Amino acid sequence: MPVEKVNNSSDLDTKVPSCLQLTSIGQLTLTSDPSHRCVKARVLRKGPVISCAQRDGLEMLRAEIREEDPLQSTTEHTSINVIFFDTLAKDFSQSVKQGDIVLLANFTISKSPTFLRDKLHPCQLEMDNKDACVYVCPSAIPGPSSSEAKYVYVPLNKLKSKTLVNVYGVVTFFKQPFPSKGSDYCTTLKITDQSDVKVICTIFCKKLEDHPLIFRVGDIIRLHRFKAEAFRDSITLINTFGWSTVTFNGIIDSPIVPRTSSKSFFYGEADKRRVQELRQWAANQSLCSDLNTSLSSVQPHMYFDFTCQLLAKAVMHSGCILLKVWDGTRCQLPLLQVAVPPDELEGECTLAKDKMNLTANVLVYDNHLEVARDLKPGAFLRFYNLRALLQKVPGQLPDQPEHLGFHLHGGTVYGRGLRSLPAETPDLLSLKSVLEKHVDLDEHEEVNDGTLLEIWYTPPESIVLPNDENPGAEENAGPAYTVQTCEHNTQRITLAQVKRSTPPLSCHVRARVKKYLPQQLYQCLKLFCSKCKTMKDVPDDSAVANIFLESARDNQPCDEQWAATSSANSREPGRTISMHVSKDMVGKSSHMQLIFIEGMTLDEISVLSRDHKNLVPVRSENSKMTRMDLTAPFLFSGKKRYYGCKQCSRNTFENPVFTGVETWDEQAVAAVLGVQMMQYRFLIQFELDDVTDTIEALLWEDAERFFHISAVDASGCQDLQDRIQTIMDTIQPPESSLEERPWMDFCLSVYTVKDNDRNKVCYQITNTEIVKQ
DNA sequence: TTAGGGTTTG
Repeated sequence: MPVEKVNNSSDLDTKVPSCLQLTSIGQLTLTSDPSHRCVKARVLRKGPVISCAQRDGLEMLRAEIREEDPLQSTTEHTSINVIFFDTLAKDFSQSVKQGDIVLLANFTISKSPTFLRDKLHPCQLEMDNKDACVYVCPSAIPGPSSSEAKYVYVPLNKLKSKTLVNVYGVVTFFKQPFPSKGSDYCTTLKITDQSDVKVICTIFCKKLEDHPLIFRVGDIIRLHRFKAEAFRDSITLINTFGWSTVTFNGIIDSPIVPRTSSKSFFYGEADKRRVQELRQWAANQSLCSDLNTSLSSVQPHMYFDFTCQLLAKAVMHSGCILLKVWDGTRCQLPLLQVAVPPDELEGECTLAKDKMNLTANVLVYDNHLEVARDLKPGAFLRFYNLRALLQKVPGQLPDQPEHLGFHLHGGTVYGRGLRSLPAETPDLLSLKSVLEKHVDLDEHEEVNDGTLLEIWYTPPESIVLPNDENPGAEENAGPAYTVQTCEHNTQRITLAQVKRSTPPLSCHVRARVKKYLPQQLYQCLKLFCSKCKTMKDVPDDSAVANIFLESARDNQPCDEQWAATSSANSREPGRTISMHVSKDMVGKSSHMQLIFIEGMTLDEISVLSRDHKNLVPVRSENSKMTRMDLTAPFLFSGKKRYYGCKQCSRNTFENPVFTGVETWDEQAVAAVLGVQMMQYRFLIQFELDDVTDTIEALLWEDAERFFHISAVDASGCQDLQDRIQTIMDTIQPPESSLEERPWMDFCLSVYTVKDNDRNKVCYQITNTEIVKQ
């Protein structure tokens, strides 16, 4: 049956069939017989309808509901997850919103696969049988009821000294309860309201649990029976006999759920209206800035509020407790690792999370030890005014990076402190969402139904996840300008994650090119000796021309027995040009010949090489033929010039043997001349950017595949060099901003090289090709 | 009675 709407909450009760018993969520167990039970609760969270591939596209929706009855608020597990299936999932999605009250009947009870993580309830409800039914009461605020006009609330600018008052306010500052010098714990807070007056309130109370449940600046608090007193030209408020406090989340449109430890308290529709009004007003006052600091955005020396889950704890010494916590985000800086013997650690082993830079180590001191001592692993925590500090690890070398640790120093200045947060509070919705993304990390996770797991990955409908590590997900979702050609079965990660990874590894990233070097692209063509691994720039023409000029000056032709020589005088006096051909090759076509050139300038040999495939420049030394200095090409072949490695080539050649070579190519020429040939390579350094970080990555070994152009071909072809320029102008259009440049998919190889006896992490673009346009 | 905010030992 579809979801049925009723007008108010009490109508829900009339919908309960007489055969069904309204049951408290806290009392539900796996062995409960659900057939005669129904539950009534408020919808705290509603996910989207998703299609489950493993169940033939069956549609499912997950919701979190919480029991409303305040009398039950002290029992455990008042919240529970509900899974709706098929048409009921769609109906629920359309008809029910967060904050509505629902009555659920004819559900089945199963084990919650996420209880270890969310601590909500050991069970979950499944609404998938045809009799399952939902009644909903929308959470619209009804009109005032005369019976509720019981309390009068005084605006904060109308407080008079020595009067007993009730007030509402938005919390602008607060301290966790601390021991006073008298007999009580003391809570101090400051509140404001639409009058814009700020008032300090003090609450003395022996029992910690009776102090107000304030979770963050921006919370709304109602104070009953407080005394207004003048102090230093201001009015302050202090609790008196019969006092009570109720607090509410200050987030607009979040469910209005009262927090209090009072056993009975009045709370009606007028209170809801007052909370709504204050939420709306506070939202325009910028009272709650900087509340969502996550581990991924923490910077050294910051003071910040931090919401997280406790993974493990250890007593370091009598004055210090270590709390190992996480919030599901990865820190940008290496996190401090604190060594604790396993038997002294209470809670789970955090090794996997440590490796991923997910675990923050918080050292708690002094007055905060009392709270820390009672915390249990799995608890959700909020630290207030926590300090982030860069610390050296014992034995660390001076130039190694420092690690980020966290200290909760003594005292309560700026509200410094910590508290545990109830698992069901809406304040934790976004944290839980982020933690659920890491379900694969939990070695102890019990998942009894793999198909159900899919739904736990779905984000909530209306929660914006802080610091989502998938930057620009919408903008960069389109086809990229490059494609990966490898077979790595790896998910794309961010550059920030790449930087935190441990080499060696291959990974996939999507990024834009922020900058590349060399900007003069002809300089990206390099000469590389595969034997000694030397790399050098291609010599420029003026340097080569000088070598030819020097060699040609006063040159006397050499005289070799194996060669047929012809000489001619140049137009310049004293310079003779000679050409030598092995006597074996005389008569063969010029393309088959190896011609040794002596006394020519670079310009002359360049012109001659247009018509001759293999021209070897030589010079004469004591009438013997010898090679030119290897700064110059040892071979001209068409428009290509080939260079030899000075270090790895033989000093010269004597009596070369030309027989047995059918076709003279650069390899054969190099072999006969004793030259270790240098290869042409491309080398470009890219600075990649993906919002999360930047990385300098080389394009080197796979550069020819990247451009679909051979380096040696490009060396002699202006068209190919122009094509590279065109590609680079597409990747990084001239005068473009970073945002205007195309996203590109890269396969990155992360590796280390020795640099002055230190390991340096390098990044190289591999297995990546420009998509052919 | 007590507190009445305003950054640090580790």
